[in-house]
Amino acid sequence: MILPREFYKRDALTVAKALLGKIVVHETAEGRSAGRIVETEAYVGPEDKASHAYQGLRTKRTETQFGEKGHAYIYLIYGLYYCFNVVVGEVSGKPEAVLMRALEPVEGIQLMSKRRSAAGGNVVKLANGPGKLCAALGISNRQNGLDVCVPPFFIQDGPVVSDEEIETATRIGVDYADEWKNKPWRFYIRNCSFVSVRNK
DNA sequence: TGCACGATTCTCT
DNA sequence: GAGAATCGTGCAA
Repeated sequence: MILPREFYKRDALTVAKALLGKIVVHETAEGRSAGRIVETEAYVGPEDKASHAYQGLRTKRTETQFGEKGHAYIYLIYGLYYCFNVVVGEVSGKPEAVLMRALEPVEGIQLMSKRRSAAGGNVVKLANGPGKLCAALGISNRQNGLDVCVPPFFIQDGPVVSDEEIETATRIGVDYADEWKNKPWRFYIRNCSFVSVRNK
């Protein structure tokens, strides 16, 4: 079952944890591919300096973060890779988002391998990083702003993940964010070999 | 109009 | 473990 829009209308930290174990599905002309979310990060703008929407910065790029909850916020990073976020939050118009950092491939693995030739056929390396995850699912800026509550690009319910299985850590790649970089706003499933390796 | 840089990944040593 | 690849964005000029 596809997660309802209400699911995203909660604060970013809550949704980031709740998304663990859910399934991201992308249906394309090439076929269907899907993965279980095993790692996320919360971005609580506009007070979060690590967020692109820090201080309410509203531009062409961040526009979708201010839009309706449950839509995809996808952007290009380092001119090479895409990162996939979902717009969330209790307050309408407040730019909160959850970044998907890693997936466990569950469907269309062959197709994912084809898109991620660098993984060398290693399933673990197919989507254990934000840029990899997008490449594996065939996500690019064309999917930016899409509603993830309806096909062909959506998130559906998955096996329940108990609190004991959820590990908390600091976010990655945001050293420039002063005090915000130390916030324990990264969540992942304990003992899961599919989470991105880097730590601290 | 121009310029520096990033919510990263891959390859080679 | 270091360095390159690569381009849209944000801000200065």
